[in-house]
Order: sequence, then structure tokens, then C-alpha cells
Amino acid sequence: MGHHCCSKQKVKRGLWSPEEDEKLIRHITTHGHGCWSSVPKLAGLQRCGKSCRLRWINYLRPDLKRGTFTEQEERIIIDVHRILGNRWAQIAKHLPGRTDNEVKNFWNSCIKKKLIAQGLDPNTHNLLSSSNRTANKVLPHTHHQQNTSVFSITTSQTNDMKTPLVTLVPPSDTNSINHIPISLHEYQSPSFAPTTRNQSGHSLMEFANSTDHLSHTFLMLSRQYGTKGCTGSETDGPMPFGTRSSMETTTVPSSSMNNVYGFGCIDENSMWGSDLEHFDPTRGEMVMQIQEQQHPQQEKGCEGEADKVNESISSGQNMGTSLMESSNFDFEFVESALLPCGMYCNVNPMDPLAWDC
DNA sequence: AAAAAGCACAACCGCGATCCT
DNA sequence: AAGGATCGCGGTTGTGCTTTT
Repeated sequence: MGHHCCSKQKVKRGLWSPEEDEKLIRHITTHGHGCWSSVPKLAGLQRCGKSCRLRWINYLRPDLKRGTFTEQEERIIIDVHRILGNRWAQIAKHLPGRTDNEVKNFWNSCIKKKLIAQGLDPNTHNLLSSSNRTANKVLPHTHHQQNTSVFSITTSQTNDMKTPLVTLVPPSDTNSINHIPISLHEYQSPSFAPTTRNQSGHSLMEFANSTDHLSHTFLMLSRQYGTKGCTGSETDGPMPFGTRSSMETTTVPSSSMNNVYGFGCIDENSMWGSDLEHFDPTRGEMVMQIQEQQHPQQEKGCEGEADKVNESISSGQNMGTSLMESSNFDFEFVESALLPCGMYCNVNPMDPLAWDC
């Protein structure tokens, strides 16, 4: 049985021979692919157009990197997967020269197992059962692990107190930081603004302190990127910061981090439990190396409102879900914020094969 | 040495989105 | 506006190589 697009033709299936590859390469490099359904005929191949397209995109394209994934690439995949879930094509866009298929295979064959070995659920990036966590804690590298996430984040307050800037910083290259200002106003698009307001009509963004702003930003990135089936519970979706539902927790000492993948594996007791009470905010160390410029007055003034929000959340209001379901927020916004800045290095924004889709 | 199991990766399939007529 | 063609994506299967028994 062939594809519906070529069911009338007699097509070859299975592995491609070097001769077939050569024909396809020669045709596309001289004529371009144009309409894929016409490629097999024009190139003299007994294949369907869909198969030709796949072969070209996944294997023959000249800009493909091939070879084993680097540690940096691995971290990028994990970090982006935390936000996007199984959106392999989107993840692959962050890895020039890599295809979605390649990323997907690497994830399934390698990363998934590593995460499980670390006691992490590869789907949610949250911790697995408590027994796994206990085992994980005794690993030699569990404490004082350097945050190796590709992201570092700083926030700063603009004149407009409602608009802290979130800056994503590539690791270990502080001389060439590409600051990515993400105005939280960007997220307050009319399409989802109503769902971010509490009963008193205040936008959550407006009364959160800047730490909470940041938490919310990534909560929203997580939500708005549309993790399938994300309901806001701690096991349901990739959640940056390990944020359980909203602002209830945003600060975590880096010493509570315990895996090589940066901010994924977090001691849950530290994350959600009493350890938070002992966290020294002056260290400014958070899951993603957050440094903040706090405004004490504003922060104090926000507490009451924040409590209201927590109250509404704890009373069963699932903000994440409501955002997911009601928002038309375009997650491509995030792409546009991240990609042109070359935050993952080696990115050529002009490369149509790398970035066009 | 041979069979079985495990693994990585290439390729296929089905479906939704988009384009075109 | 409707319907068919095409594209692009994610999940799944197939294939061949390596390791284990």
C-alpha cells in the first residue's frame, strides 16, 4: 500500500540505495524540489514524493550536521523539551543542522533513559516516585551541582514597574550576552488577559512581585506552548522552574538541584516544602540563576494581592488550564524572541533551511 | 558459534493544516 | 465556500548492527 498521494504509482519502499540518493540530490540541486509529488517522476525515481521529501529533509540536505549530539545540544533538547514537550520540529529549530527525526530518535533512545535514571519523568521533567528521589539524593553529584542549563535568566525592572525585563543569557559566554527583553506586557494580550485576572479584576501580572513575574512568565511559556493534556498538576506537563501551579514557589537554592541537566531535577522537599523558609534571598540563586533587582516597597505591597491569587488557585482555580484553553496566544512569539538572538550559538538567522518552516 | 535480545536510526503512516482551484 | 492536493508533523514500525546468553 502506497501513500494516498502516490497510490496509483508503483513505488519502491524501504531503504534508499546510493543510486537513488544520487538521483535525488542531482535533481534537487539543479532544479529544486518544487512540488514534491512531481519530484520522483522528474528525478527518475520509483518513489513517492513524500518519501523523497523525507529522504531529502532527514538525510540528504547538505546542511545537516550528522554525528553524535554534543552535550550542549543535549542540554538544549532537554531544556526546550521541558517547555515544548514532544514538538520535535520546534525543538529541532533550536539545533541547526539537526532534524526533528534525529532529535526525536535521540530523545527516545538516549535522553529518555538518562532522565529516568536521574529519577525524572521524561514527559513532565518532574520527579518520579519518592523512592526514586531517595535513590537520586545519594548520588555523588547531587549536591552543589552546577547549573548547566543553557538558560541563565536575569530580570530587571524598567521604569514601568509592571514591565520587568527577563533576560535569557547563553551559558559561559558573558561577554557576548544577547539580552532578550521579554516585556510581560507582551503576554498580556487581550486574548488571554481575562484569564489572568483574579476576582477583583487585577491582572496577576500586575501585582506579582518580580520573582513572581518571572515564574509567571515561564509558567505561561510552558502553558502557551501548549503542552498536550497539561492541566497544571505537578505531573502533567513540562514546567520550567518546576512551578507547580503558579506563584506559590519561585525561589529555590541551587544546592537543591541535583542533576546534570540544570534545573530539571529538584529536590521536591526543597522545592515545595519547608526548605523554602530557609532560603536566603540575598543569594539570588534560583533554579535558573535568577538575579533580581527587587523593589522592597513594591514587593511588600504586592504580598496581599499575591495571597489572594494563591487563594484563588488553591481553591481549585486552575490558571494554567484556563490559559491553555482560552488563550490564542501565539507561541511563535517565544520563537521570535529566542531565535534571532542566536542564543544557542552557531545559529545563522538567515539560513532558510534552519529556520524556515 | 549461533540464537536471542537490545539498540540506534531510517523510513513509513496517518492526520491535521494549508494551499490551490 | 467547498473539495481535492499537498505539506508538515509526531507517532510508530522496520531494519540492520551489536551485544549478550
